[in-house]
Amino acid sequence: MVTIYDIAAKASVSAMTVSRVINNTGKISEKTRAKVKRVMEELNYVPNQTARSLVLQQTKLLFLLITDIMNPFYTTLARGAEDAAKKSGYRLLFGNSDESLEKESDYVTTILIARVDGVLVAPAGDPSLPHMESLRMHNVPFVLLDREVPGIECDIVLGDSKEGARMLVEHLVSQGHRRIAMVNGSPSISSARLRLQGYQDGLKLNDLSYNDRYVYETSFGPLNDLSEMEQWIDRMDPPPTAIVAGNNVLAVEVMRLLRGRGISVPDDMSIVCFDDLGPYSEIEPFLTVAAQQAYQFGYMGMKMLIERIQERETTLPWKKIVLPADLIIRRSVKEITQP
Amino acid sequence: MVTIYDIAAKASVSAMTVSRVINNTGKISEKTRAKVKRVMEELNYVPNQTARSLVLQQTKLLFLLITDIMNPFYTTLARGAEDAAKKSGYRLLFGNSDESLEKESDYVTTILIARVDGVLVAPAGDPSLPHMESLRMHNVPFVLLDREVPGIECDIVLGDSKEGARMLVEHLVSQGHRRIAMVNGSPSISSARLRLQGYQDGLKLNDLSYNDRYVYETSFGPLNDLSEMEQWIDRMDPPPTAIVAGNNVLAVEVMRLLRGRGISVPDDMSIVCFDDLGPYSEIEPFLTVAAQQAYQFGYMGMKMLIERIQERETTLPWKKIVLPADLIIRRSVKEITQP
DNA sequence: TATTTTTAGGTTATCGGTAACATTACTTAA
DNA sequence: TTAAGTAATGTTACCGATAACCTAAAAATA
Repeated sequence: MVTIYDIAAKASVSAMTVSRVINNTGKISEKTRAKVKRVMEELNYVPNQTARSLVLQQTKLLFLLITDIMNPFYTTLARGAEDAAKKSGYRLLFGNSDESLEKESDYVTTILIARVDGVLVAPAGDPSLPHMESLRMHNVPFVLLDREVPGIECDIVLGDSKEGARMLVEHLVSQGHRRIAMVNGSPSISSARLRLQGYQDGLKLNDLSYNDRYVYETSFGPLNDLSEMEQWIDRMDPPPTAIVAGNNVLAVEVMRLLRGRGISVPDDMSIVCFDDLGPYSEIEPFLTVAAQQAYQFGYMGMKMLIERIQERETTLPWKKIVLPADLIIRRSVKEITQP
Repeated sequence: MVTIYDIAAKASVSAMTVSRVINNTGKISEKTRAKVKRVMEELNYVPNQTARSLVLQQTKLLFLLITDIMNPFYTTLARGAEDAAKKSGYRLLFGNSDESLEKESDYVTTILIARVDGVLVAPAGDPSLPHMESLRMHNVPFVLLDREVPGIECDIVLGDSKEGARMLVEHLVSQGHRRIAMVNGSPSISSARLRLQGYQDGLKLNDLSYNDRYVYETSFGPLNDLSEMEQWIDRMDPPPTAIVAGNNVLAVEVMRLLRGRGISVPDDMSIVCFDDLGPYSEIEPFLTVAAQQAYQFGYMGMKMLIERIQERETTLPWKKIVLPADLIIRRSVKEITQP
């Protein structure tokens, strides 16, 4: 491996001079600089970031931990984060916790070992608290995405979940629906709780009563087993005419289940959900959604993180950004006239 | 930051003893081991991977470079790669070249700087050759995925593109189609070339003539501008009854275009393509596809890479794995009876 | 008991860079 | 002409870990 010393020897200068040329620091005569550069090219020199990180005590690596790599909300978010990171000269590592606390815990270890300069996390849920505390204890700056974790103070980018859910319900009501059910993520996730609240608010504002038999709480991730959801659907009597899904993945799961049972959407059941389906809503712009600004989640979160890292010394107040969701009306809701 | 020396001091042993405890090497009395471990826990010690990498000359980091992070083929592949990496105690970084040679070149630099132990690459195309040569020159083991790069010998995992395309054409023919067009990726990409050949083979086997006006070559990535494709569609006279798309993204783009022009699929036009749409084919299992074993691409590629790294000394012969594609028949092809 | 072997642990140098300080060679003003 | 200032470069120590070598004490063997 070519090192700074090989360059130094061949150019008949000291290693320090080479280092100065590489980093454009100190004073170097044009002649020396040219000579060193020529030798570096001749030998195809690439600086060893490992050695540099060791002495500089920074890796210029950031980490993005998401909960579902197949979910276009997160891949879009990842792109935003990546773009913002690159702009500031950081490189970005990804991790995928699959909504699992164990995997999340593994990644926190990885993060500490890799000595990354900062982390962007979509936490698995409230029980992620110890993981965040661990990052805090080890002095790793982090910014939360999409979900709050009660008990920890930090920078955070959130969507307006409550308002978005209310909007979805009100849209359904405007189309004549009165029996509206909800499939949601786990109540141990702050955004799921807020979406439930928004759903309840939407009902109340329209003088519809809330019935917890119409609510099914499961995981936001892909479901292996739909039988529980199936039982829930059967238990609702009278059946709802519409279902609000807490996110895009759940909407897809519900549709998969309904299709299996020969229930057609939107003719027999209307569906709306949080988050868009990325490029695949192009194929058939079907689902009516409360689209969150996924790219902005990543982009703004990353900018906050980098600012936090660069202002390590100063004690900035914690920042909180709340991004609104946009209602995109498509074809998954049927207008019904009162029976 | 807590270092091995802090532990050593507090446990009244040498740093080396601590290192031995951490790595389970050498001989250490149970008493000492327990004492050191206790101090490590007390101080929440996390080993500094940077320092370790410097001396061990390995980072235990691998890199996966894909060309489209929104494409479920690649996210599924990524998952396979991640699983295989984790099993062998490696961590995985991702990069996304967006089918762009410039971004790919950037990532190659990143890869060299980050001193990763090995790389899994889906190259942007034949012109990626210098990038691969650069990796080779710097002694970074790599495995290619999905696309060959003429001029470089290496381990590789490919799909059976020719056979898959032939299958798609034959399926269309079996449904009565005779005028079959193809939208494909750039001919500078090996898999695109093979898919074109497979398409031609499929036609020939059924005594259909090949007409290059029925073939449109563009990028495999998402298209910003559909106007060229639109002109192509208009130029075909008589118009085809079916289109074979070189991958899933192109299929989605074609459908987007057709929808915009009020042409309904499959009633007015049948569509088939390479690669499945991931979880989104659940929502409406619509597209008939030649599904590649995306997960296996990543999993097997990663296993080959790790073997290559671990057998660095031995000169293993280059390996080539070719994975077949499965025809999944859904609803995007209409059976037509001869007019 | 004396000698060899084994066990448990310590010392030192090193990985490839960079910060801080030191030195040399020119300029420039007095 | 000379002291002082500046520009250009070199020296040394260190970041945090580990490999290779070394040593003292205990255990095994003669």
